Amino acid sequence: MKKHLITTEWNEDDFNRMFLPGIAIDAVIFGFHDQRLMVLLLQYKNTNAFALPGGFIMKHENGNDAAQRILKDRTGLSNIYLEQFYTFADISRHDTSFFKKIMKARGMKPTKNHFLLNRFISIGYYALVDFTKAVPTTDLLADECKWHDLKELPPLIQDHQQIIQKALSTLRQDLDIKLVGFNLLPETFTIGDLQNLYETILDTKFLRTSFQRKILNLGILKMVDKKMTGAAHKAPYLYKFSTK
Amino acid sequence: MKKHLITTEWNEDDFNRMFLPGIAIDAVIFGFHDQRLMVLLLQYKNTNAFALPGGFIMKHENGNDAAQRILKDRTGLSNIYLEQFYTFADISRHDTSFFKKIMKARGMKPTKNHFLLNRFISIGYYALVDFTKAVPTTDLLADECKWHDLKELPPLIQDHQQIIQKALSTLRQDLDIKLVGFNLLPETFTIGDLQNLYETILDTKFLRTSFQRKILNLGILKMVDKKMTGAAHKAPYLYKFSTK
DNA sequence: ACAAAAGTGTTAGCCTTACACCCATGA
DNA sequence: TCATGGGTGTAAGGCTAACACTTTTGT
Repeated sequence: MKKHLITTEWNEDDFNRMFLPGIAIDAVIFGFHDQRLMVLLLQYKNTNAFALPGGFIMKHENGNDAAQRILKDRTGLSNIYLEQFYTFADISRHDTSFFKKIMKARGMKPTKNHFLLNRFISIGYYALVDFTKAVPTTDLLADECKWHDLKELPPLIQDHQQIIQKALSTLRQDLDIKLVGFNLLPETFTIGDLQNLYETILDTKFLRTSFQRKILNLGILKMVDKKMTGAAHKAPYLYKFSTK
Repeated sequence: MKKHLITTEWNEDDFNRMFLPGIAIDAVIFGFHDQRLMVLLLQYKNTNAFALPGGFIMKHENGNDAAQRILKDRTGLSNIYLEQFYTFADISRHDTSFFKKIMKARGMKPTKNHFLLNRFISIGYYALVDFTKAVPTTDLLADECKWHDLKELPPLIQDHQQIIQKALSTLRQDLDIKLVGFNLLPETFTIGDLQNLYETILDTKFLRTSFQRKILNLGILKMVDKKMTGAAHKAPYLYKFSTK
């Protein structure tokens, strides 16, 4: 049976045999819920530190495939919208205190040249997932894997705060050009939902009427059906993203 | 005396001691000359293969600093406009035939696990330089370092063709947003020069009068002086990029 | 009926396109 | 003076901001 997840049973040789050394992948997984932009974070056992989900590239594996694998492991989803946005390669990233703590707590030996304690560069990917479909899944080193409001992030290890910041600014740039926002919504949604999403991500307000026309004039939405929310107002139309 | 360039005297241990393994930097250095967008390429001795200038990250060096160092080595210029655009991490990149050929020709032993023959991921940077100021400089492994017309590229090693393509498409996106085009021109230039540059990079034509107004309305150009070309027409104004 | 949110119509302003016209210079 | 390219003026069209108005639903 293949070991797909990092387990506490792994020793130094396992890492060295399986993965490219010195190269990590960090994933900023965005979800949208309750008018808030959320990020998936891991909390490690016996620490107060939170971290982005990440992993390594197997010796026979493409970088992008590794990113998809990591995302599948943490969310259960395949074919996720994924975008590589930056590679972080400063020496100041090289902070081993966190990994040492974890390794000790897990009974792994922090030997001097251990795979995990070397300098790493990290390839940053951001992912957009349907919050209602993703199932946050812990790995064996972590305590929990949970959504966090982007506006109320806990303390993060290493440079993960900056990685999230850069992911967000890339997402903001891509939002209008690549029209990626739909990946954060369920299959059908109202224009109001979409406007909330845009306003949250870009941290601005749009005029309702102008936004509606702008989006519909793009010609990429298909009307699906009426929504009967039971709310005390006119039921909005539901739309679907149309690739055509 | 520090060894700043890769020399033929280096042995395997030198590489392993100095550089991060498995991580390369490739630089797509753009220049503009004679209405053409040019790229700096190295040709290696005793081969027909051309390659992008590149290098490795020293163990105590930031990734971005390594890129600046590589650019300084190939162009003589410091403080170059530099932008990281993508990290290439496919397995299919791992093509050792080229390096083996060079190493043999240079009298280096292509041992099985030689630093240069392992799988590499490559961090791609693009640079914009003033063609009139850059001094293409060969390294010791290469035969020559020369500008090549982007439209008439020679055969390139590995995936360097795709790297250039991705650099170009990123440059095209950045051109309007980040207003980086000025880095390709001398300190002072005419609107006509700038229009030629834009038309070449984006491979489109603009209306002369509209382009003029669009650029000037950005408020980032400062008029400097009259140009006396000696050409048989009205002398155009010279402009300077104004950071303010 | 009324409040609340969705949808549509209309006008003004801005930017770009398109083209006409004037300006300066050297042959 | 004439050809050539640079600079400005002006009108049409498209997009967005702003706001008024209508439509639909549950209380």
